[in-house]
Amino acid sequence: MPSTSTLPRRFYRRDAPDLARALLGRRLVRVLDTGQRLAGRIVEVEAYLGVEDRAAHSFGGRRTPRNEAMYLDAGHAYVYFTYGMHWCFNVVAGRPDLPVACLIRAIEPLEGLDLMRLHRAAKRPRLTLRDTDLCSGPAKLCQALAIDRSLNAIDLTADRRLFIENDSPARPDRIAAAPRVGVDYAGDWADKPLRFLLRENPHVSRP
DNA sequence: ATGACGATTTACT
DNA sequence: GTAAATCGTCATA
Repeated sequence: MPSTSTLPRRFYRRDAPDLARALLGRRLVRVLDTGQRLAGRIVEVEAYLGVEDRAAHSFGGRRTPRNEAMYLDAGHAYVYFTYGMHWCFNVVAGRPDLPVACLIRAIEPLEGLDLMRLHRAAKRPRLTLRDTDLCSGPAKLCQALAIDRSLNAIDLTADRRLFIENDSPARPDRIAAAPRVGVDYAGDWADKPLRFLLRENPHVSRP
C-alpha cells in the first residue's frame, strides 16, 4: 500500500522550470471546511521566471499588493484574480524575495468529482461537463476546487486546506514543453518553452 | 479620479 | 474561427 505525504519545503526550493517539471504527476489536494476532500493529479504547469521574464507579474521587480505572495518563501500559494471573474493558483518557487512561481494549469480529477462538477456548473446550466472539462484550465481548476483569495499566501507545506502530496512524479520522457498560453504581450518571452505538460493526457488545457 | 488591461472561459457565427 | 463577459488592479494625473 503506497503511502503519501505532504511535500516539504526543500521540494519547492528550486528554479521555476525545475519545480514545474517536478510537480507533474503529484496530487493537488483541497480540503473544504466541511471536511470534503477534492484532489487531482497535476498534468500541466507553467514556469514564471521573475524579474527578467516579461510574462511574469513580477517582471522588472514589480511588487504590488496583488503579487506580494510571489516574494514569499518557496512552497507558498500565489492566488490572483483576473479578467474580472477568474482565480488562478500558483506555487511559489525559488527562495524568499525571488519572485518566481509555477502556474498550475490543469489537473486530472481523482477525488470528489461530483462536487467539482457542482462547483463548475453553478450558474452554467447549459454547460455539459465531461470529466475533461472539470479542471482543464487554470481558472477551471480553481472553480472546481473552490480556490479563491482566502487561500492566497498560505503555506502549502503546513496548511490543511490546500497542499500537494508526494505521489509518483511523471517520467521525464512523458513530459512535453511548449510555449506558455495567453502571454502574447511578452515579446520574445512568449515563445520560450516554459509550459510543461504530460504527453497525450486528455485533461490538459489544450493539446 | 480615470482609463486600460488582463498568466481565461464560454457562447456564438 | 470571433467576441462577450466582467471588475480588481495598477499606472497616470
